[in-house]
Amino acid sequence: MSRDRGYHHGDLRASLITASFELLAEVGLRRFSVAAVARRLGVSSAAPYRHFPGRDHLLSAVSAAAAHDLRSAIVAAADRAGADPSSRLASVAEAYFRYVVRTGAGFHVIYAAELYAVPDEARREQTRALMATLLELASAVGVPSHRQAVALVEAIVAVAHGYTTLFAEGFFAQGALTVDATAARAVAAAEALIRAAGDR
Amino acid sequence: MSRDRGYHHGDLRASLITASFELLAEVGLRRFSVAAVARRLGVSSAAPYRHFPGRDHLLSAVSAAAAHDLRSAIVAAADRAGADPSSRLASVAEAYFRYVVRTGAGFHVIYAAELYAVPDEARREQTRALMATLLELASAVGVPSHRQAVALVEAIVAVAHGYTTLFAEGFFAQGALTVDATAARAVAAAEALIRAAGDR
DNA sequence: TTACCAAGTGAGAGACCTCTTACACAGGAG
DNA sequence: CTCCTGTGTAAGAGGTCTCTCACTTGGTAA
Repeated sequence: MSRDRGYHHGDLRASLITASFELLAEVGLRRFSVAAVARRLGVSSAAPYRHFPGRDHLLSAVSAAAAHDLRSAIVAAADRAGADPSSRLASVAEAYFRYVVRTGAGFHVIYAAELYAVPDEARREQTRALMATLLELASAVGVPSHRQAVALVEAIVAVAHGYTTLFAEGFFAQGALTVDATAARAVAAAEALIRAAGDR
Repeated sequence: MSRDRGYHHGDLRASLITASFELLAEVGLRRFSVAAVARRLGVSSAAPYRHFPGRDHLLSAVSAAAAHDLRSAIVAAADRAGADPSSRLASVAEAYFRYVVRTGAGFHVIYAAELYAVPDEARREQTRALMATLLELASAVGVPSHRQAVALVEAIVAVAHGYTTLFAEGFFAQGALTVDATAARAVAAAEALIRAAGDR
């Protein structure tokens, strides 16, 4: 991390992951490349391959880090939301939206289909923990069965992800909606889904 | 379209668009390339450039076609859904989901941010018509204001798109949910959002 | 001090892409 | 019949990417 680094970087592995987040936020998954990350860090394009066997393995590590950070953001948001289980669960939508707008690393990165081929225990563990946290928040609102808690999580994640994508792609009349306004919409939609799961 | 085509293809422009749909459905936007579309049609990689100035213009034409087809699918689904305005609007979620699963061309293609740089009146017209149709369906459920109809459309599109992405990326426990089951979930979520917009 | 090893480097192979250029062909208008 | 125009081709320039290979560097341990 030192500006006057010598021949050795010091902690390239971690730097690759954080630089990958920056790149994702700026250009999206579509234009993400290992070479660009290396350029950004001022190392040779071969350097990343000392730490990751290939592009997908780097992305898998990013996925694991994103799952971890997102989980933290969700836990923090839930705690800010107070004690009411519905508010806590609804806050997931806002946390997700803000996290992805900031980092570009949403469920399309965390659960990217192409990463399923990469064996990565760390990633699996982080996604498992993330899902467990979501399920916990959903169960707390008092749905009768585990299956319904899962379905509720999926619904909330879907709506949060949907608002996030539409925001990013400029669907909302070319930026007529601010980040805050869109976050509020996402939360309102999540609340509606939670209420619907309750009345049944 | 004739198998034994001679030197000239016949209707390459239209074929490029339909072949692009196939490619999108198979490999996704990330791996879409003009060269691959040309290969698929058995023409040289230069041929598409007789009809489109560049990759983005071809994608813009695909976007226009997708907006048109999606609108047709939505209208058809609404008519199948009967006369109840809420059912008609909710059917949008199912139509969207099924259309994108089938074609790979969803709002992330139709409203892709990178296409905003391409001047394409046909595309603008198709997206306008699509949005108008959606707004009509939303207005019919009796929301008090235009603004709220817009917000309701956005919410339904968001949830439909969210379910679609999660389904495509394998978020639902590696395919534990079928297409039909997921479509049903999307419709149920849309119904919840419509009900929430009504109680207010 | 030496010798080792993890983690860099530069060069480049091989693949693929977008897009350009010069040329070839076919069908229709004159 | 001839020429024009539209639409195809072959070839390739110029770019980027992933990943490999032989080599270098500098900190650590014997």
